[in-house]
Amino acid sequence: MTDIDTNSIPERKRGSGVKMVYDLLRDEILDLVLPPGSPIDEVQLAERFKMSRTPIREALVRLAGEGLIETLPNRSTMVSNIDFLNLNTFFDALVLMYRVTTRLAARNYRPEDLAIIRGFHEDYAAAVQTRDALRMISTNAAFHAAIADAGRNPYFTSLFRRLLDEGRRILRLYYRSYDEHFPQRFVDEHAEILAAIEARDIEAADRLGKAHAEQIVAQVQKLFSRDVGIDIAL
Amino acid sequence: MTDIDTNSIPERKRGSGVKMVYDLLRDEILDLVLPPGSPIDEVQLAERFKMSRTPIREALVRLAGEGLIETLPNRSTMVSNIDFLNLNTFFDALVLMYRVTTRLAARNYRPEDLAIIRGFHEDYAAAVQTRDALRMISTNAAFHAAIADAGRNPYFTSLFRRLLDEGRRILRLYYRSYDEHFPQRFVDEHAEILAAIEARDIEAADRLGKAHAEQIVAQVQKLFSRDVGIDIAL
DNA sequence: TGTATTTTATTTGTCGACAAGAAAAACACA
DNA sequence: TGTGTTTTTCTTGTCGACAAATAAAATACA
Repeated sequence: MTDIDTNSIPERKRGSGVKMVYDLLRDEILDLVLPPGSPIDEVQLAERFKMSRTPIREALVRLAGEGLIETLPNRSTMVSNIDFLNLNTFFDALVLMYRVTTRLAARNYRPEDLAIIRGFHEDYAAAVQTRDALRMISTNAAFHAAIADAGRNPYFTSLFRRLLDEGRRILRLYYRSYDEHFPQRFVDEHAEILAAIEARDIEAADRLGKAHAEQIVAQVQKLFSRDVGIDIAL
Repeated sequence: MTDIDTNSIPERKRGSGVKMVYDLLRDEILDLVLPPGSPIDEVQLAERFKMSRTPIREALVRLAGEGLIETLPNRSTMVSNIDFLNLNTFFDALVLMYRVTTRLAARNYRPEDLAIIRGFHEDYAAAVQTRDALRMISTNAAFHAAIADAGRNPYFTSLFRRLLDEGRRILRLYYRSYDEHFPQRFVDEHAEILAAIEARDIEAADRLGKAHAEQIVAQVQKLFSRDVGIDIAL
């Protein structure tokens, strides 16, 4: 009874390994700690997490299902590339989903949703003030994901989450070294969107969501056209 | 050299097992051979396909990623339920994706896409004529998926495919025993949509896609309201 | 030196076995 | 007979090992 855990740290609960590996790899991919093209080695991960290859493999299958990694049969597996040549399809989908989710949130939100959204809004504002780029990116995504959740359409939400994930990678690419003016303007726009939702003004929410999305797209395109060589670098 | 495969059938190629199990289970789920709530037993599947549990498990993880099955930790795993209480969120997403994909197809299709779309169109027409309900359902989905492919936006396409999958299950529920009038009207509408796409008439494609989607939604809702007890049955 | 072929090495895909967790069954006790 | 506890059973999650497939290295040959 007394000598539980005599000499071992490895006490890890049963189903937790997969989720741990999945979450960590996902974050590392989205924050570009693992840039596109990075090789993913199963045995290396197994050693790093001190577990068998089986749970590692399951986490990788999930990541592959979301398109975050790519698997060549019988050969290597690596972090998915960012498709710069088809960025417009990404922007098209992003703008539409911004509109739809904001619109639905204005129609369907419940009181308890507002607190959550407002929380991320404040996190984002704080990140802008302290010029913490990584935090700006992730809290911005969390803010909009929370809005989508309030809209209560899981089909839209899941696509939107995937787009926000990809957006995190793209933004991270630009806000890496130069701490760009991730402008105060975005904070204000977030506040406007939040107000429109709270007022259940569906049309205004739609309009503001669209404008906000196009703002972001325009800025990314501006940054992108500035250094065109970046697609070669990856 | 001569005695390859002396006595064995089990010659199965290396990476093929997972895909085989995945494809088959997916079809059985979408055709309601495995109705919602059916238990999925790993060892049973392993025996059935004469392979280890490992590849079975990988196929199940993929299916779970697409929401087709649900896994209770440390306990059973079963075919996902159809959420009848939130059918409207499904219809919302479906109508929007019909519109978007048809619109994009009109804008972005290439000549070779038309042949593919037309092929499924004819398959569908043939299925309607022979009153083959199962075939109607699957070729209808294939027709619209082909249109989405021609639109060349993988984000929209992947969501739309998921919606069409779920649609297959819902339609299968109604066109099961009674060979309903899956009307000729749908064939005509398909032809109109195809013509609008070919003419690159984006607005017409959008309008026809929307009308077609709402037709289908209306019919499903009519069938659904007719037998309201069906949600209890599942 | 350059090319084709064989050998080695590395990584993935699959297997059988075992242990943990939860449900079901058996049991004890009133 | 009814309720709480223990035992059993069944399924999943994890492991270590092996075999297939491919890439890389080494070798043979011109």
